Amino acid sequence: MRYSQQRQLIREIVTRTNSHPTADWIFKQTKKIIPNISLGTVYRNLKQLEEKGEIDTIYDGNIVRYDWNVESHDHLKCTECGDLIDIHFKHDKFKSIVKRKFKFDANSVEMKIIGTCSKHAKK
Amino acid sequence: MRYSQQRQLIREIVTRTNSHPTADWIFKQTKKIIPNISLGTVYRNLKQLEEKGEIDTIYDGNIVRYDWNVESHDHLKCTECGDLIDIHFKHDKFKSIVKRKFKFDANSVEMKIIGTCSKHAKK
DNA sequence: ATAGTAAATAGTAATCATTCCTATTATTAT
DNA sequence: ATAATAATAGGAATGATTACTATTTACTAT
Ligand SMILES: [Mn+2]
Ligand SMILES: [Mn+2]
Ligand SMILES: [Zn+2]
Ligand SMILES: [Zn+2]
Repeated sequence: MRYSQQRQLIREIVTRTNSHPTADWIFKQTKKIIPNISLGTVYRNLKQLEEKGEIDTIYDGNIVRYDWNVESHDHLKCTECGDLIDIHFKHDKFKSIVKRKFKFDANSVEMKIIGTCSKHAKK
Repeated sequence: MRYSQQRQLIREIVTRTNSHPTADWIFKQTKKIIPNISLGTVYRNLKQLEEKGEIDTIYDGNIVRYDWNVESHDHLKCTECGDLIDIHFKHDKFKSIVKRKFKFDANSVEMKIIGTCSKHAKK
C-alpha cells in the first residue's frame, strides 16, 4: 500500500477524534485541508484502514461511525445528545456462559448501554 | 388505526418467525399470500408496528432486522452462518456501574456476542 | 535526475435500502 | 348503503455507499 496525502490526513483526523465520527463528518474535515478531495476517497480509505486494523467501524443504529480505538470496548449511547462514550467492561463471564449453555464459541462481545449522559442531569 | 389485511399478514409473519427477518424477506413471504402487496406497504407497517411496541427493530451491523420479541434480550451472532440467536442476560450490575462511574442513567442494555454457533462445532 | 509502472485519486454514474407521493381502494361509523 | 378517510399499489425520490475510469501521483530502476 502506497503512501497518499489523502489517506494520511484521514488517518490523522480519525486518530485525534474521540466522537466516533461519520464518513461525512470526516469528509468535511479533510476538505478544510485538501479542498478537492472526494467523498469516494474518504470511504475507500476508511475501508482500507479498517482492513489493516488501524480503525474500527461502529454501527450506531442506522448510523455508521468510525473509531480509532481498536481495542475491544463498549459504549454508552445518550439518547439526549447522541453522544457515544467509551467504556471498558470485562466479558469473560458471558463468553463462558454461552459456551456452556449454547456451545457457542465467542470471539468478541459488543455492549451498548442506552440512556442519558451526565450533561443532562436533573437539578 | 384501521384494520388492513396487509398489516395483519405482516404481523403474523413476523410473529411466527424466530430468525429476525429483514424487510425484504418479509416482503417475499407476504407476496405468497397477497401477490400485489408493495414493498412500501411492508416498510410502512413494520414502522407502525414498531411504534405501537408490537415488534422491535434490530440493527445487525448494516443489516436491519425485525424481532417479534420486544422484551429486553441479547443476541449471539454467528459469523459462519449469520444466525442471530436470542439469549437473556441480567444487566442491572452494568447499569449501576455506569451510574456510579459516569453519572449515566441507563434505560436499556444491548449486548451482542460474536462467534460461531454450535452448528459448526469441530469434530 | 528521468522515465516507466502501477497505485491512488477526482469526479461522476450506479446501486441499494428506505421513504415519499398520489390516485385508487378498502374499512368503518352512521 | 353512503360518506368520510385511512391504507394501499406503484412508482419516483432520497441518501448512503460503491463502482467506474481518465488522470495524477508515488515509487522503482536506470
Ligand atoms: Mn469507542
Ligand atoms: Mn431477538
Ligand atoms: Zn447526552
Ligand atoms: Zn452458525
